[in-house]
Amino acid sequence: MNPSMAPPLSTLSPSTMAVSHFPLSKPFYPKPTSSTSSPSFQCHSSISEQLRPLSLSLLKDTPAHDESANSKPTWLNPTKSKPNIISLVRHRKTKPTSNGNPQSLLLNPTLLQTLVSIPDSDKDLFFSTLTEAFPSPPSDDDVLFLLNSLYRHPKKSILLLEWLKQSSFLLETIFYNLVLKSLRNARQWDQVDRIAREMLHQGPQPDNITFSTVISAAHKCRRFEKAMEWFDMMYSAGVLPDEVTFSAILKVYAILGKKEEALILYERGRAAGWKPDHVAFSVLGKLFGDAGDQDGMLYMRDEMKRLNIVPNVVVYNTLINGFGRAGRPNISKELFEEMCKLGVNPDERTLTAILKIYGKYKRTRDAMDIWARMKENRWPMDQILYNTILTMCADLGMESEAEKIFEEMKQSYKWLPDKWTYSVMIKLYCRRSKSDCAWKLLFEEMPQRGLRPDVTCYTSLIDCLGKEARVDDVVAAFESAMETVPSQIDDKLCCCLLSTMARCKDEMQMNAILACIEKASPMLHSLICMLWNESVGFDEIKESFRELLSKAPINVRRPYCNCLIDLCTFQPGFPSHRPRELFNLGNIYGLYQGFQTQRQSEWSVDLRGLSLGAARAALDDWLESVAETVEEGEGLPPQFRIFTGYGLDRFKSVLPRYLEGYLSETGAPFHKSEEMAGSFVAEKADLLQWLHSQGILSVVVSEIL
DNA sequence: CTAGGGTTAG
Repeated sequence: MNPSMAPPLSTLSPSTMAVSHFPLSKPFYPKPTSSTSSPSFQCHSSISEQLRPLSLSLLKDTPAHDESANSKPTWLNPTKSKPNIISLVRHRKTKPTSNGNPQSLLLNPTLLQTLVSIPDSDKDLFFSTLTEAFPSPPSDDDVLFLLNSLYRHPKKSILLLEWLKQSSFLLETIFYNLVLKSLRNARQWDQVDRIAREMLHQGPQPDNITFSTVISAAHKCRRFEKAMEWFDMMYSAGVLPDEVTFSAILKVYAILGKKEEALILYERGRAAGWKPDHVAFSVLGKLFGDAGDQDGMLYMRDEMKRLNIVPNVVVYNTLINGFGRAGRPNISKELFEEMCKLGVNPDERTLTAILKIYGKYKRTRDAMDIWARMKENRWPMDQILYNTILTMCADLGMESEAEKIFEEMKQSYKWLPDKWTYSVMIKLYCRRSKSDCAWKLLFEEMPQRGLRPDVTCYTSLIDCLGKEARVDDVVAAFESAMETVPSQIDDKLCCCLLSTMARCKDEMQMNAILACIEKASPMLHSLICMLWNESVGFDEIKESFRELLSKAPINVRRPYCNCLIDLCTFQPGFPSHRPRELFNLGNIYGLYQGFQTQRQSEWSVDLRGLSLGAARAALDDWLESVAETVEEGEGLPPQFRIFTGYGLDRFKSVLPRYLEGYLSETGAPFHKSEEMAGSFVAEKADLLQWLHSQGILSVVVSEIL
């Protein structure tokens, strides 16, 4: 944002200030704050007052009454003149004093039951019951007890408050705060807002507990703008936030991804002498972690070192997670070892985090090390950790270990396998082409245990069965999915159906899958019909394809395109130009970027990760572009290379084998590269001659060479 | 619950 567009100073508040001072695109990490370098503001009660000295130096028409403040030399006592943005002492909880009846009236034990049983709408009965129970005003303790007991009954909390108001009971802030808590629990934002405003206007005076409750209520009700509004209101109400309220608003910034705003507030608090605690650091750590911002997290670490704060387990957890997310497993590992060394015991979440990272980054050795230490140190375990270990085993291809743990869970009385567990095991089996094992878990064990599979279980199984070309079983699995999770059927599952369709052996199979697709996605079904129809042109296909893609999640778009190309490549009945049309569309929509490389010594195309049909289309496309270059009279390198990858397992070797066959079938002069496994090379002259023989290149080759 | 803020899974 342009500084010249900043709002007038009178409207500045902590949240708007942050936006106006720093461009959002620039990461901003303040220098370490020390008491000597902190800006010397005067002590004022509100943000706009704090900013007044600044406004005096920036604006010409200054109100006269401010001049005395400005003329005071600010360096007179720099240690005392800190900006008043945060209260350095936490709000103290005190017992109410006004209704100081030392002996609590003996509560009729059935009173509470009676109150709870009264319908919310029957205000009169609620009031008369209370009046009967308390002929003289209740004591503070009675009211505290009642309010705490009505925590889960928001409507009655309000009724009690109203009754207290009309009796002679002196309502202090604490009683309102308890009502707010009850309303927050029920996520009744409008009521929270109403009661808090009532406090502002009629009293009792809201305090830090009021504001932090209101801010966290706004957070819980996802009314983030209201959270910021109330934070700003604190200052105008003359209540200085303390560290708890500060963390609450920082959390709101974190959820909104407002990095700069959070940092500015943080830095201003630091300048005011605030020593952030573990909660503040975990909030900021999470903020930077979610943003994949390593520098932000490193800055937090430095700050803690500077302040001599040893992170606690929660802070370590957020950082370990964050660095894992930011693609820095080594830093996560360092942090994990550091906390162990410092005697900060890892908990379930720590272990979940680190094992997830080791699984994701294929760090088998590190994972096994943790696994051993878990047993040795009797580190704590929970359901999520159990399932994460299974996921990790799946990621690392440790099938038998996973099976062992799975059995262990079945024997356990504490951590029985749940639907997550089954979903991981099904995925693991499907990845290893063991569809029968997955089938048994999905259709036998899960129902036996009363577990409802979700759509991902079906998707894994359908994908696996499809790769094995077991069309009838795919149809059966799909029909079961339609019965049990019809509303969850998504693009990913459609993609698996599509890829099965590309493998069908005859028309009957094709029609069976097509019928499934029609039920799952009419839009996809109609696109397939258009692709079939010779008379449908490129623009129509493009529009229909665009519609399909724009509705699909990003990670399914490329698979969609791949599968459609495969379908048109390998099944009869589609016009022969369809695969290239779809490939071009994939390029137009940015699905296939960056697999062509041009160096002086060599041009190459990287087909790894493409489906068979898409790889063939990409190869044809590349060869044509080579021919075009020649026709445009531009220079070529001496050598050309195709990367196909090489796979030791059955799955990864499919593409290399297919392309090898395709190349020899067409007589293309590419041969297996000896110096670089997983690639094929051709000499320039051979390639050009072949291109000419295929009619791809019209220029006579001898003339170029 | 005993007035307020923080972290884990396809």
